[in-house]
Amino acid sequence: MKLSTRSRYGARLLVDLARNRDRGPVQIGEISKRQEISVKYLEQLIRPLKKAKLVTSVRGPKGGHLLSEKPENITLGQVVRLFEGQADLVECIRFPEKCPMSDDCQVRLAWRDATEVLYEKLDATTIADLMDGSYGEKV
Amino acid sequence: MKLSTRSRYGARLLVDLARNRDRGPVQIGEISKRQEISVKYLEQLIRPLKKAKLVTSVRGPKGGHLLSEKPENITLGQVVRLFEGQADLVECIRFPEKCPMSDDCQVRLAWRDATEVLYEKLDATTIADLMDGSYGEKV
DNA sequence: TCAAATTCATACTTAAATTATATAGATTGG
DNA sequence: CCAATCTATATAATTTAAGTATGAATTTGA
Repeated sequence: MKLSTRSRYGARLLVDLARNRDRGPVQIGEISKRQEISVKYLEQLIRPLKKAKLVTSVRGPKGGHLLSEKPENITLGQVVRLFEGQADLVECIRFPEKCPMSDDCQVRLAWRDATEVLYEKLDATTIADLMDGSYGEKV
Repeated sequence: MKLSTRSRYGARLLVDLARNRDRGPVQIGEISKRQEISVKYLEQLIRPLKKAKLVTSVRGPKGGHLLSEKPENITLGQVVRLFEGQADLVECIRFPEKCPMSDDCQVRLAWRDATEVLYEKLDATTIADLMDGSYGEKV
């Protein structure tokens, strides 16, 4: 039940863009060095982020990538839904036809509720929460 | 980020045993028919459940399997921890050395907290909650 | 004592998904 | 124009999950 590395890297990518957002477009090469993720893999991750309008890119020399949203408005829930092929803990939640037992499977409902609780938490966590060193500190 | 079918089937297996717990040992063949899971796969799932002392088995004719705990005392959290090779959403929670960035990765802490919230929910859900048709009804 | 029912253990096969890399093309600032 | 940079697609490598096969061990009951 682990998160794909795409979600993990995607989140770090966004945090990196957030941290450097006042320095103009940020190049993949830079991010690659800071985050120790290959350039090629980052390029692959940027694409869905652009498609989801979370990132804007500038081509050519001095080009790079920028957050198109405020860090406060991007949540981990969005990132996970974007990168996980299957966002729910079990596919029978959205596609009951995938399991012949779905109709009266009580366990299915429990998985659904657990999934909900998980996303409530992820949706309550924004990139802004993660961009300085203060995450988790008592308020 | 989906649950393995082992966890899904394992949970259904336990619910099946719970439902039939007053009829003596329940055979895998029976469960297989009711749950539409192959006998061979069920045999494979029973083993960890026995090892975890959640199930007791009786060999020979008229043999079968029994819950060794009350359904109230078995939680989905236990099942998931048992069947998922990796119980946490990301492995860097328990094994920070798996990621060179773990040391000051804020995102890692967020994944940890989300994992916690998820298991709080799973640990609050017991097999007893799932064995009759009443799961999810308002109290 | 023995045959049948059943669980137990290990190994193997297959299939699918993930992760990562490679290659080539498009854009643009200076 | 050309070097820096992003874009797109394909493909290779790796890992993991899912399921099957085979045969051994145990125990009941005739």
